[in-house]
Amino acid sequence: MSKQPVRVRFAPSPTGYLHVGGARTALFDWLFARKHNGTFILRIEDTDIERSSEEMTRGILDAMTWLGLHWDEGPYMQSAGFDQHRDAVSKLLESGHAYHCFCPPELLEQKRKEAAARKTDFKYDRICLRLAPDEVKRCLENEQRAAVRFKVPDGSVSFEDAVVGEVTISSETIEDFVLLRSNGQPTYHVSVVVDDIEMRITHVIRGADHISNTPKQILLYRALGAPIPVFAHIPLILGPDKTRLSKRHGATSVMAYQEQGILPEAMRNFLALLGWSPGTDQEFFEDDELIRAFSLEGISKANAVFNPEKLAWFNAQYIARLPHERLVPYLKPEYIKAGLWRDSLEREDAGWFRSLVDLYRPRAKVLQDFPKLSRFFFLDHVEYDQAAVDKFLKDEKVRGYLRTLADRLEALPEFSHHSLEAAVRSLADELGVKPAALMNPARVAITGQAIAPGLFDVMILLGRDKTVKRLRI
RNA sequence: GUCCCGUUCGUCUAGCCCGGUCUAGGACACAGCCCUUUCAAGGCUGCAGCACGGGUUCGAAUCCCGUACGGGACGCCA
Repeated sequence: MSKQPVRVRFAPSPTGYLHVGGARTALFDWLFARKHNGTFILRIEDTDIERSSEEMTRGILDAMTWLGLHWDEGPYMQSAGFDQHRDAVSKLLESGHAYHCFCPPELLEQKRKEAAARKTDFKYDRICLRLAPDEVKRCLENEQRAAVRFKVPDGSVSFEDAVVGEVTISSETIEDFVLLRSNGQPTYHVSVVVDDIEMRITHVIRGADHISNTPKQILLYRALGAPIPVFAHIPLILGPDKTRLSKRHGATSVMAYQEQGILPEAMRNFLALLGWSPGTDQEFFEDDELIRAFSLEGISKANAVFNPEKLAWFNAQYIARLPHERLVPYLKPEYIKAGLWRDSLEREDAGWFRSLVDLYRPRAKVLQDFPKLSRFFFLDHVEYDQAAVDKFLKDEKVRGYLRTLADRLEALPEFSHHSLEAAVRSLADELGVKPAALMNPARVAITGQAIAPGLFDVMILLGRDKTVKRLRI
């Protein structure tokens, strides 16, 4: 099977948004496909019609697109294959791998409850397997509602999981699971297996929560006479309380992170390292590096706790080092939202904007920080932080210093970092104060805040006129 | 209750397959110091871990067994 071209699929069910766990599975699928020049297929498992919605499907597609996980085929809708799934069940019925079951679901439900009360487990008791053929026929003719169950053969099922290693499960513990509901709808197991066969999936890479489904599915592959793919079950992502990540743990939707100002690059890099390791100390990966380094062997067997702080760190790092051309498309919408955008920023003021962005790169944690922190550059009126004013601008003497400084700056032959620094320092010297005693108030006067990037950088970017004007308060 | 899987710093992990090179390496977070005009960024240092118990071996984080703990699955959900 390794000779076959690699085909992997990501198969989310549209009963919720794409959460970080699903996103990581998708990422691993995608990486594996790319690594082996294979095909990455997106298949929406919408067979649970009641709980599935088109809106969720849309959301999943959007999240995948945002993450940059482009699929080569699909999205296929699993529901489109109902007929095929049903055909497969018929074949299994004919070949004796499956049988009709007339047990009312309520009865089974009750038996399960009783078993639970007795602290034992209930496995379908095969009552209908013992039905004589003509009895079955009569029931069917009477239009009795019938489900179809798989006849689990004796023995045990084992498979070599690419992550976990050999897994063996005794047939004793597998019940005769339902293939076709009494309403004629195929169940999940049939649908996945038939679709995976149909789509010639070579590697099934999915969450570890599917590990106990795998023996059932392998049984189906065998009964249908189809080649069995390689299985790779990746460990789950847990919340801080070490239970499976869910809504309870706060933001788990991938798109929620987009809204928070996280870069897809950072998310991808972070997710890649959650449960997978290149075996080296490398932390930052461009896509092509990641594809090259990725392998199933590097996937860890143990569950991983989702650590938002590390994601935040990756984000800050990516903001700091992403090339300007790649960063601006993320920044523009944020400036628009903040009402600070003007088209000249990507035309005549592009150079200015670039310098401004560079000023905030090491300071921004999320994209929104850029407009938030650089706001004073864009407004005509300074929005003063009261605490900062109280601390640095209350003293009339200090305000006098700033006015003097304004005069000096106005008269400067050139408005450069060097000349500004010299001017400030010499004035401080003349006044017999520390440079900081001049700079801190100046910062508040110019930016309105006690916290800002380097004062001279700010002055230059703001321009001489505005700087001088703001110093005269 | 049954079955399956897992267990290295608080967290993500390297090392485990091919026992000695591990006084267990890196990263996040945290603390301190340096740089410094504020804030960040950056640099340096520190804190902190092989779940436990047996075995095998000259030697075990690494191999074997058991225990504990954690997770997952047991549906006419996917």
